Amino acid sequence: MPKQTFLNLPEEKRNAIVNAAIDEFAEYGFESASINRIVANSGISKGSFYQYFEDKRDVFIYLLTLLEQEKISYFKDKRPPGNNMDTFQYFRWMIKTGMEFNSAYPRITQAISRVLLVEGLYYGKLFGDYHQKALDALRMMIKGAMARGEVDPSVDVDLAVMVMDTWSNAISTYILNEGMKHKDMMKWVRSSRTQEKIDKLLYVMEYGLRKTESEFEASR
Amino acid sequence: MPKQTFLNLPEEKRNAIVNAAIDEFAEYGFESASINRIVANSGISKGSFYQYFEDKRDVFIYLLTLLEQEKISYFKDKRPPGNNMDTFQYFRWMIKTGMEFNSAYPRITQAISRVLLVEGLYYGKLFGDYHQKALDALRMMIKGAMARGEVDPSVDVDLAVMVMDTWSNAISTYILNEGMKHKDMMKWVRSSRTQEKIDKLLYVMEYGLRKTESEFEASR
DNA sequence: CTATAATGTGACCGGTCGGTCATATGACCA
DNA sequence: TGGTCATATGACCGACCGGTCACATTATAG
Repeated sequence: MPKQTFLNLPEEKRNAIVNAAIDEFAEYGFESASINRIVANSGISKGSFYQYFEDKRDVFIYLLTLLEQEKISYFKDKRPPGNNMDTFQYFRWMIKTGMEFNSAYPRITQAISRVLLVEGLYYGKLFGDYHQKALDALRMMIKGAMARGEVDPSVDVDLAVMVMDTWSNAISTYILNEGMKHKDMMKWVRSSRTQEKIDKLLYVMEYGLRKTESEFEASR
Repeated sequence: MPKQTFLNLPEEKRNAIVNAAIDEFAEYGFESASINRIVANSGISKGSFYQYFEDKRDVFIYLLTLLEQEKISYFKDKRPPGNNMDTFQYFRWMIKTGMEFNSAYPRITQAISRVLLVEGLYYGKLFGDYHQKALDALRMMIKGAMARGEVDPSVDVDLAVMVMDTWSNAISTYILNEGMKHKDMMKWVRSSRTQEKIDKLLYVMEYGLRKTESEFEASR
């Protein structure tokens, strides 16, 4: 967590530092991110940086908490479209709302997902617990779905967790990479073409790859 | 490609260098891999290294070609168990044989998949074309399957490529990480428990997550 | 044995890194 | 005004980086 000196800073200065850090991690990942560059791009001195944060990990974890807060408040004023959604419908809504969030905050999403999803595999000791939290939440969701009879109770829970985790990461990465090529990313994500693509991907997760598409067409 | 001086070296020395490089990339990825450590661990001087290779990328690409050769010769004396396999059966056989190969050469597999799959996303200009090759091969396979009527011809080919690519990477990573925990990795991969796990994962790819398992049991 | 070519070596280069610290600045209070 | 205390600064530290190069060593051939 940042030190009090950082929290005392005027908002403008804090934002400059945060933005420089986001850009740095998004561009270089965790290990290769340079505090020297962060300092240069945010217009503060190196000594100041170490008055604000303990070290590189500290500033990254601060970005994590920022993202978490933003995400919570973003999801707070959205509500699932239906009332009697089963788990797959709910998961689909969550993924899509998550995509909208990502395209609203693409840089910080990119920075953090790069470090957590990708480098987290290897820096397990630094950030492994954060990924584990997400997995636990998924596991609870699946167990709840089973209790409500939406998922076959004989399904291997660990397997389902891995599948859903893999899929949401793959879709996020895919959409984020594609979306970066467009000027108005939010508009692109909301476009019917993109939504259809996400639908297809989630459909494959739900029903599999074999002869999917004609059944997908038929199911609409 | 390595220079002639490297190819003239006695096999023992070449192996020492190759093994040190494999360990280095497996441990640190591409960017953080240190030539200083490679030369220290292989018992050659730094100057010699630059007589053998152009730079870091050069030695990594040499490892790539080594892996490719090993893989080709490994697959050469294996044959698919059946003659009338459809594409999904064939894909399943390929994945499983690939897993066996990975567990026979876990270090080099780990080193290269880490750099290509993970860092390749961001070092696109350095290694992007290698990943693209694999995608193209997959695309050809799927088109062939369509031509033979095994896959619904209305399937979105790009989608199928992405799904199969994502899956084989996810399964490889999963099996490699799990397998590293066991003494005899090859034995572990060949065990019926592990094989069943791989089957389940591939079954989900083929038929989807919804109420899979009881149908999976029924399908055996 | 000598001349020449090939190979091996590690000190050294300019640069970057994360992190420290003596000093300067400036706001606030007595 | 003078004193105090939080904050700001960037020169500096030791370590490591990828890469170079003048020189030493060894192998080959005449």
